Amino acid sequence: MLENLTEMLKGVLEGCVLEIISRGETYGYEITRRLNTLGFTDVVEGTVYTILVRLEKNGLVDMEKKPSDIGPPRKFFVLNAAGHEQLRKFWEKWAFVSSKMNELKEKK
Amino acid sequence: MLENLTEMLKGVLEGCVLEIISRGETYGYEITRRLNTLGFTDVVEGTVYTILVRLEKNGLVDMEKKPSDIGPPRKFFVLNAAGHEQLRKFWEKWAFVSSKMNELKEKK
DNA sequence: TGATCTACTTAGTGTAACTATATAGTGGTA
DNA sequence: TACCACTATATAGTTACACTAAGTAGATCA
Repeated sequence: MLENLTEMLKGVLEGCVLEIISRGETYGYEITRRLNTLGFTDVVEGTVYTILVRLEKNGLVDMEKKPSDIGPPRKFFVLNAAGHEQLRKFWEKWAFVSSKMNELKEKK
Repeated sequence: MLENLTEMLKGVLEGCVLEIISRGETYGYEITRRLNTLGFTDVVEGTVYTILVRLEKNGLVDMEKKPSDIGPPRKFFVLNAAGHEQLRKFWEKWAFVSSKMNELKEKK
């Protein structure tokens, strides 16, 4: 349908992952499926895993490995305090950029 | 006020520049000032010039150099047909991403 | 045995905004 | 005259992030 969204997702996809994790503990494969369902159909596991590695390295999430009945063990993630703060800032930035973009668009 | 917006502006700032040029011929320095006025206060000339070079290289704008009374000559840009089509696609992408982001945000 | 779905890993690539610095015209002022 | 501020453009190098591509591995089923 739409062409490549890659550039427009920069700085946005990480925020989506933070938001999804904030709803309750989840893991990479499931996050990818949720993003696909949301409409970001081209996002693949590899992309999400690199984001998760970054989030963990930056101390925004806590991880716990748990076995699965239907496949390999899963790495479950939850947001910690720093992660919640980062998510709050993300939505603040989004609101700002979003409002400015719409202002630009409408002011014909 | 807000922290660094760099990543969130990727894929967005170029669209803003296209939109501003579409309103009538203008040049880099003025585009920068308009972006600053719009709220993107940290955007500097260098950033805009690299975008303009890219737009011209990609055949989306036409350029004409004109003298100025109050300083060095200016390079005025206008959108050509390809530029208008690119701008249309940009707003289409923006509408898509924007709607999905708000969907994610609201679905608490 | 092979295929499919689930699940994670990671080295390398491409792109776009940004940093920093340079050049240069015009006008004002000390 | 020298210096500054404002206007105006140019560009080499850096950083950050999404993406590509290829791999490993557990579970289920034909």
